Order: sequence, then structure tokens, then C-alpha cells
Amino acid sequence: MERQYQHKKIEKKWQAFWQDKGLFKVDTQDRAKPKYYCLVMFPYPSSELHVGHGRNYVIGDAVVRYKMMRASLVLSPMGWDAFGLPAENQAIKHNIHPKEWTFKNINRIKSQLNSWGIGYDWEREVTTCIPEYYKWTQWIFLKLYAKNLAYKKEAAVNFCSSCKTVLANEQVVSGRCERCSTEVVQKDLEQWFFKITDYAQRLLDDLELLKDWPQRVKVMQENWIGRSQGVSIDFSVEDKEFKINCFTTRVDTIFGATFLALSAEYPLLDKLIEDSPDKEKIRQFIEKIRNQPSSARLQEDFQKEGIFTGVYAINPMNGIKIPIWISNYVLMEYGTGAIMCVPAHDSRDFEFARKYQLPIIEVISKPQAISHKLQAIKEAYEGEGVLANSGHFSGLGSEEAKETIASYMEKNSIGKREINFRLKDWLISRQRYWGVPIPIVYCDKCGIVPVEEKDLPVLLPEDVEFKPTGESPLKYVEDFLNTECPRCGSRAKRETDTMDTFVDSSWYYLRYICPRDRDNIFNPQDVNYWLPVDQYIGGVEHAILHLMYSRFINKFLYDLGLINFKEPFCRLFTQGMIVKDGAKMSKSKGNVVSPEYIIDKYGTDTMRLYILFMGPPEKDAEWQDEGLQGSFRFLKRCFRLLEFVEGKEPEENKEKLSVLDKKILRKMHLTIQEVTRDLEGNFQFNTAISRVMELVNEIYRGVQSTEYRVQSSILREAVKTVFLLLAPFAPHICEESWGILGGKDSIFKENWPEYKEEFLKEDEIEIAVIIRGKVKARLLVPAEISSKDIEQKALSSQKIKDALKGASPKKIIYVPGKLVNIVP
RNA sequence: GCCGAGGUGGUGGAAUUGGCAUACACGUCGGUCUCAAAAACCGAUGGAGCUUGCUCCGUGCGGGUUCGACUCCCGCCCUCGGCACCA
Repeated sequence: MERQYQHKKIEKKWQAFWQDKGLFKVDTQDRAKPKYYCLVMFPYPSSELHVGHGRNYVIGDAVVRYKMMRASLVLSPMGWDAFGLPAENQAIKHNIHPKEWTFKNINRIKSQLNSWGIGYDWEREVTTCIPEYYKWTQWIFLKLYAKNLAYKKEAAVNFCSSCKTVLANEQVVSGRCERCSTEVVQKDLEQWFFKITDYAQRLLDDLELLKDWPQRVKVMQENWIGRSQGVSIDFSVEDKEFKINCFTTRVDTIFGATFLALSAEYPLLDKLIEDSPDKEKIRQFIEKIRNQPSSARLQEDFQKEGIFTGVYAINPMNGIKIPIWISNYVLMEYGTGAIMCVPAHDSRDFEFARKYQLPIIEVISKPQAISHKLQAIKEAYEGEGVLANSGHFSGLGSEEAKETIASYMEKNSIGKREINFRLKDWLISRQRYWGVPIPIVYCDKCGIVPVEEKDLPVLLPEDVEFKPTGESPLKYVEDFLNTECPRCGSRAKRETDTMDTFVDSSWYYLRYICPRDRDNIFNPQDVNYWLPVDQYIGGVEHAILHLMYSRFINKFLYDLGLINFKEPFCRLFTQGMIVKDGAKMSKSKGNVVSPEYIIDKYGTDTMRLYILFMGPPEKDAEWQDEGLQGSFRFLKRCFRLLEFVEGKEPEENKEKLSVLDKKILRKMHLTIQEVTRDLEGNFQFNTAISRVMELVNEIYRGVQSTEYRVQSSILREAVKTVFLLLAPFAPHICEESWGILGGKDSIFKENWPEYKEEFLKEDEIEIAVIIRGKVKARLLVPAEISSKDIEQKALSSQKIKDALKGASPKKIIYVPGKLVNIVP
């Protein structure tokens, strides 16, 4: 009987079956089986998905189905990160409401995911732009506000003039807007911030708890948090009342400090230069530096520039007068905006000192190097060494001196130990329409007043002119804007900024547990049972933004006592991009591969299998249409296996297995072992699939052999195993085949096959005999052969005798089960 | 500049972590079936050389350790990613 692989029919049939039977529906109260929470980063619903997006969901689904077969209760939810700028921009362009545009896309993507056979518990669907959800985003804001972790301040902020809104630090890439690449400018504006810096140390320390996160992601977060340990030192200024505070990590070099440098934004500049004769010239210089765009710093040819203030500071360690300069290489955003400069041991200070002929004094001698006192120094030495020219600290090692000098300074009130972070507070206000309203009211009498919890949600009005103006569109919605003060009842105005969408996505994984709860953000008992997420899957582009913010919010909720886990995601998997013709798939490049076409021609199982087979999932991979056909060929080949076993009564005579039976049985158990190991490791789907291919090849070889009895029960078992092992990757064809093989229910209700050690053993093994790194002979020997016997056998082989040419071997090494190495 | 990942056939990629380099797949070539094509199946396929079953060479480059190195150590080169006057 000829079997046709009719993918269209099969795939529709089983997608309907899963939906009818509620295969992915999970009761979060159920404690009967071990829980497994598999979370795939929820998408922003822009246009429809292409195969480049697909990898994420296909990997997630393979994990979910595999874990189901391993008898876990698997939670696999999906939702929509549905607020955000693109909706608004599209809406403006095409004159459609952002809400309408967003829901149109949601429906489109949802039907795509369904047609790919990706299994989700849709009853848990979460959409960040509906009041049911954003009520609780506002609730989190209020909780943060109550703990002084949400605050408003005027600050120089990043502003994108194209998106007409401010951006968080994390959203500025190389001085440009991460979304539209417009150069970001600095603006002084009143904005809302979350005080993530309070959590800097914990965010850093707890990276250690994340054993199953990719190292690179942890390193990125570490760099972003940017902790450095040092000393802040007060320098008194000649003829002035105030002191200049500098932070340094190299307090050991303080005797080599020959000048101070201040940022052009340094707050005390006016007071500092008020008596300077060159006041006007200095002012002009400051003005010039302030007007340099922040992106100028990133250019290769950025020139260090400076001007002398005419004022001197005193080095507190030796009382020496050192000039105070203003320079463009000092950042106001980091440390204090003032630095002590040690040109001999810092390359930047060195470059500056050279340019303006400032003195360079060496205070750290390189180990083993003789001091070249009078010779010109060619470059700054930044390494460790022994202190010289450093008063009674001379002779100390630099590491030791850091401690000794810091202690001395603390004792004498010159300075104190300090820790600085690169991480800044998270700027969350956006002057745009399509986002969560910030639940704050401004009252003339009471000032800033939070909306009361019982009054949540503050609804986002829908009838709005949402054109970008640089101000929030909500400013012009009278009904929204005018309200009563929750405290005194007098007339008040609402905050009109909305929240950054990263706030929405920083807690969605908690809401999946109780998505329809009207009275609580979630039920702590259930959340504590289901969380932390066992497996999180998503793109590496979220390594800093989303993953840092989520960790922060999680820790905050932990501090409130609402949850009992410190980190939200146990294991993180970041998949690589699928590229086509060497570039990321995008509509503008015209290299998008349409999943609809592929599914129509080959089926989603082929697409899924190819996506998983194309390479290690954590690496980028190049899409090749020929590879796709290979997967299609393989699935057809699998389906044809059914012909060999269907309708044939299996013989039950395991006692007398034929040689071929034994071979296939062994290969089957070996394959189970290897595929399981590949999946339990770091999701090596590509090798897992290749091993099933090997098993299939082996079965075909067996069946084609004339001696093989196709009624063999072993053959039947092997074919079943092929579909069980393939089920997480190509679920539809496996369900169909399972039914044909007599399965009564879904294949995903079956247990994952287990291998038995006893079947892996071989009676005879092949041993390679190696001389000078070359295989000279292959011997078929009993598996349990002794090293003495194998040596003898090897030496008596004619090929080996020829190769040795009469020389007697110096040494023979037998690696059991593998090879014999003869050293002549 | 600092940190991280990587470099293996014509291509995507394997290699149980020190043990037969190139599994599996794509592509190419040859064959079977066919009037023919497609599909399917079988076989060959790292490079060079000749005496055609053997010899050299071969995992970015150069050294080293070892009976044995894609794997470990030292020194370089290149590609990608992150951070970047962070004091």
C-alpha cells in the first residue's frame, strides 16, 4: 500500500484536535505532576511574522512538547507587548487608531502561531494595552512610589526629536535612538524615574544565582551595572571656601596627581572662575564644550580640549599646588564631574598633559624596571607596581597602597571609600499617547498626589488626537486632564505622560498565573508555586533592557513580600538570528521568507524541523531553501516507514533475535540515549535530529536487506521510537503516524522513550590500530577483549607487520573499545 | 582600548570534552526506475600525487606539552557581539 504524506490535511486535523482536547490547557491549582513553566518572550504585535521570528516559538514549542512527554505539567502561555510607539506611528501614517491597528496585528499573529502548530494555553492570554492588565502596571507604580522608588526630577535627559519623546539610557545606542537612529539630544526636563540604582548591588550580586544563563548575557549586565570601587577625595581650593570632590579608583597614584580636571557642566564652575582674569575666555570655552553633541565623544578623532581656570587646588597628601582645568573629556554623569589627573599612570590624563605641557610625575615603578627618571616617558603605565615619590608610602605595592592610603584618608578626613555604579535610574515617562497613564495627580494645594488604589485603573482615553508634538497628547484631553485631588478633593490635573513599555513587560510573566484575577495583581500562593520560570527563551537583544528591568521589578515585589523568589528566570536561552543572504530578514531589504508559502508547499512540520536542524539554536543561521527541501524529504521518508510495519502481525520472539534485529535494537537505544542527552543539555536540536536521521537510515538499510523479516517486533518498536523522538519537533506528522501505529490518544500523552543499558552493548567491536597517527588496520574483536589479547592480535596482523617493517614496538597503548596505538 | 563568543570540506554543521577529523544534511557527480521529466532509491564525494591502493598534506597562523591535540598551554592574525574618555 502506497502512503502519501498529505501535510495539509494532517496539520489541520491535529491542530483542531489539540484545540478540542485542550492539550495545552493548564490548571495552575494542579499539583499532581511536577510543574514546568516554559516562557517565550512575548512579541510586540507589529506586522505579521516571518520565519526569522519563527525560531523563538519553534524552540519554545519543542521544549514544551518534550517536557509534556517527560510527564511534567507544562505551562506555556502567550501574550502581547501591545503598547508602544510603532502603533502610534503607523496610526498617524495610515489614519487608524493605535488600538485597532494593534488588535488587527494580534489576531493576525495569533492565527499564524496556530497554523505553525505552536501550543499555548490561550485562556491565559495577556495583553498589556487593556485595562484589565495595565491597572496592575499602575498598581506597581504606586507601590514603587510609596517606597520612594518612583520619583520625579528635572534632569538632562535623552530626547529623540524624531520620536518626539525622551528615552531611557538603555534605549540610546551609540548616541542614537535605538528605534529610528536619530541623534539623541540632551534636554532638561521634569521626568519620572524608577530608582533601579538602589538595586544595583543586588542586581550585580544575584547574577551569581543565574547558573543557567548564558555567560555573555551576564557579562553584558555586569558591564552595564559597572561597579567600581575607589575613594572620593576632597581637594581644597586656594582662596575659596569650597572643596572639589573627586572619585578615583587609583588612590595609590595620588602623589602623581599634577592637575584636576572638571567637566564643563560642573556646578561650581561660576564660583570657581569669578575672580579669574580670563573669565570671558573661559566662559566661551565652557559654552563651546556644552554645545558639543554627546555623540561627538564616540567619534574616533574626538579631541581632548581644555582650559586653565587660573585657580589651584591643594593635593591633600603632600600639600602641593596643582592647577585646576576644565576639559571636555570629563563626564558630568559619572562620579562627581571632577577628576584628579595622574598623567604618568592614566593614558587619557597623559594625552591631555602632553597637549598642554602639564607635569608628569611617575609614582608607580614597573616591577623589575629601573626608573628612567630623566628620560622622556612615552606612555602612561597603568599596571601594578611599587610606589615611588610617594612620601612615606613609597615602597608599598600598588594594591596594598590602595588600602593603606584609603585608610589614612578616612582617618584624616581627606576622603572616604566609595562605590560607584555606571547604572543610572530608569527614566520611565514618555510624552506619547499609546502607553499606560502614570497614576499621579497634581494638586495646587497638596502637590504631587498618587491616585488611590481603589481608583485604578486610570483609563487611557480612546478619543484622542495623538499626533506627536513633543508633549503628551493627553494634555489636550480635558476629560482626562481635569480631575479631583484624591487627598483634598479640590480641582487638580492628571499626569499626562505615559510609561515606558518596558514597565509593562517587566512583570507579565507573573500575570500569566492568574490572568483574570480582578482583585489582585496575582495570587501569591500560585505564583510562588509556578515561579521562577523554569525556562525563558528569547532574543539576545533583550540582554540588558528587558532582562534587567524584570529582575529589578521582581526584586521589588520580593521586598514587598508578595513573592518568595529573588530571580524571575532560572534558565535563559537566547536564540540566534535567522539571516538570509547574510542579513537580518526585513521587509525593507526584501529578503523575507514567507512562512505561508512554505507551509502551503511543504507543511509546518518541515519548516519547524528545518529551523531546528539548520544549526545550533544559540547561533545565527543562514536560511537556505535547499535545506528546507532536505527536511521535507526526511519527513516523507519517515512517513514511508509506516508501510513496513502497518498491517503486519508482529512476531513475539525476542529470545531469538536476528543479527539485524540486534543491530536495529542497539541503534534504537543508542538514539534514545543521545537524543535525550541533546535535549537535556543546551537544546542541541540540530544534533538530536541528525541522530534520528541516522536511526531512520539504519532501519532502511535493514529493511532493504533480503534476510530481514518485516514482521519483526523490533522493527515496529524502532519505527514507533522514531516518531516519539521526533514528536517535539514535527508534532503533526508524529501524531498522525502514532494513530496509524495504533495509538489511541495524543502522542504527547505518551512517555518519552527510555533506553536500556543492556541493549547498548555489542558482542563484537571494531578497533582501529594506529601507527604514527594513521589508521593502519581495523580489527573486529570481542567486546570484552583484554589489552594483552588485543595487542597480540594487532601485532600479528599482516598489515601491521608490513607497516612496522620489522621494527619492534616501543610502547603499545590500548584505549578500551576504541583503538590501539603502536609506537614504533 | 577592555570584556565575551568564534574561526573545521564547495555549503550548514558533527566530534561522547585528550583517542579513528569531517557524523547528519545540502550541493555536485555517477547509476536504477521512466518514452521523458519529476519524485524516489542506490553509490561516490577534504586536497594533492602517482604505480588505483597506497603515499604525503589537512581543523585561522607559529611554537609547545603528549604515545596521541579541532580539543590543553604560550605567542599572534582575522570575524562577530557587548561596553567605551566610567576616572
